Amino acid sequence: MNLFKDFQVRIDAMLQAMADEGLLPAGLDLSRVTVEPPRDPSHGDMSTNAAMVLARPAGLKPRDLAALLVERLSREQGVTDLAVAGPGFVNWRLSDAIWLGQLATILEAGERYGDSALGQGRKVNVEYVSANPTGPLTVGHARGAVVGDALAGLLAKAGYDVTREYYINDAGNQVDTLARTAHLRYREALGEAIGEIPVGMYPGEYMIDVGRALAERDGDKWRGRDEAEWLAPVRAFAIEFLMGRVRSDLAAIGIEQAVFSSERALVEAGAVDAVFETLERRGLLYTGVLEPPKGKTPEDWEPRPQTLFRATDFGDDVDRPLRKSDGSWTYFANDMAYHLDKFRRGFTTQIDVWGADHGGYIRRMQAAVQALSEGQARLHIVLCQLVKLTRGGVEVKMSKRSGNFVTLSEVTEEVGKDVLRFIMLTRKHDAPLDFDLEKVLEQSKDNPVFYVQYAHARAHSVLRHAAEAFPGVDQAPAALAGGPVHRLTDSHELGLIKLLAGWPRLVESAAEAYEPHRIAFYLNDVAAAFHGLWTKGKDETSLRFLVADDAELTAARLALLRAVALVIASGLRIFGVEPLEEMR
RNA sequence: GUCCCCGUAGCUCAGCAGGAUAGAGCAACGGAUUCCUAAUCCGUAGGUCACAGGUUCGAAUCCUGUCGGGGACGCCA
Repeated sequence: MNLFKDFQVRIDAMLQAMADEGLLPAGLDLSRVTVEPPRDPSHGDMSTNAAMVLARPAGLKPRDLAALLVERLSREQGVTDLAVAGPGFVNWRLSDAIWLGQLATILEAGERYGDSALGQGRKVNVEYVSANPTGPLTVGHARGAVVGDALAGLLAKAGYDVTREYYINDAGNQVDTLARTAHLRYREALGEAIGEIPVGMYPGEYMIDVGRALAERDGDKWRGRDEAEWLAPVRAFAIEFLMGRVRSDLAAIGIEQAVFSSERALVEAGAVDAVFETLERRGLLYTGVLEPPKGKTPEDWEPRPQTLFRATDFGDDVDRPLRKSDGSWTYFANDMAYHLDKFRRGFTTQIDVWGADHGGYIRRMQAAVQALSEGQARLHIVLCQLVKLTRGGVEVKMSKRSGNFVTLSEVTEEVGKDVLRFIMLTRKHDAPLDFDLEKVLEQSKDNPVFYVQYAHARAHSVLRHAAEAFPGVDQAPAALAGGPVHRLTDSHELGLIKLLAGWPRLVESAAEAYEPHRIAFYLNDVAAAFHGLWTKGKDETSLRFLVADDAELTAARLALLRAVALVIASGLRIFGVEPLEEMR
């Protein structure tokens, strides 16, 4: 149970009681009342803004209302140092016994500590990566992949029923180009001299593997035949081959999406026609001529009447076309079908993780989801900024055009899955991220992965020492929880417990904001507090975790140590990072 | 031209759905090692939260405008 939520409920009840007794008007809106830790710990453990928020509607002075609350709060168990401060904050502390009780709670819950009922089991779909199946994943994809996966983990911890999904863009021109490139490489594999890869095709060397594999499977079956005959089967083969690589690259960083949705399959099943009919029935389609795009006008721009979706009715800037000039559906039309499909599968909350270059696409997709679900579904976009890849401070150049780019698997191999994942989560998703291949492997406090992992390893190191020096102390979390935790009296120890007790609150706020990076910052704080306490034991021997002549105190401190390790592990699990117990 | 994101210490960034005296790390300077991992820790210094208005008990946070950086803008996905 989250202590802050617990007090929020109690304060709501007090305010309700005050209304019943006529001290406050009935029907006050309590939604803005919060219970939070004050930014400055010297103000107390907890603080509520109730008096300030309610003063005006209640027709009272904030300080008078605060005094009424103080009177009620003073009757609560374990509440001390009640005070009215500033413009009307009510601040208080909680007795050490309550905080020590939280320590026991953490130990009993183990890594499940911080699990929340916030989501109430509601279905959420998180779609991420969704790279075109025309080449290997690059480091550019890595950020969205990791952010999406960690967000899914975070939402799962917060009590949502999460589905992790990948949308395969296997329809459209790009995969036809892929098929033609594959066919060329296939002929090469059969011994033909193919010369330079023509402009417009995929020049990357990975296509050689596709050609070879096809030749191996089908022999010369597709040689010397019309494109119309081989295009579809070669395309299907190439997509399947490359998607296999995508999946294994993702698996190497611990990502396994449960659902892979094929754009082509949706189109062939008539899903776009269904969208078309739905929109037409609702009067959201019309035939019109669009203005040319502003800024740089395309060379071959020609005004033409086309079928448009009234996206402007739903907050978009312009109405959007559904068909290309050749009569096929636009990508947007297909994407609408896909999001409608997700809605029909029961996802009223949909999250898409996109690269920053898709920012201009947000409005129209949200408009589409709103229109197609008749306002019942919400689409949230997490936009990931670019990653600047460097090596020792020198930028690693990437050019997709020439086919030379740093692949995800190369980076995974070089720095490892856990480092890659953690670093990708050390910035807010909409801020650019620097990723230095050398720096992320440094074993120093400048490196957040190391810093946090080291805290976890250090805690386990002490536990190992304790097992030898104090064989009589049972280190099982449940045993430690029932131990003499009252022996923890130092303010730094209690401070650390308070920080750990904030974990459930942090999980919920990060989940509500769809911001997994907050966990990285929190873990860094926990690590800092722990390293600080540890070093204090250098100066003051009495603060060391292992106290030779006092098994009871040692047991209490092992409880704290264990709780630190559990909370760090719990956070790292959300990230899909393996907590290390040793770092030698 | 329109829209979106960003602007916080010299540098890189947090800032917990509006809270109290705006925080960390790096870099700079000064300290700590007979001792559970010094791979760490403690301290000092550093700010007109881009700028100007507005909303209210209260704004880095919300609204409007200006400046600056990045991105997007029918038949690419």
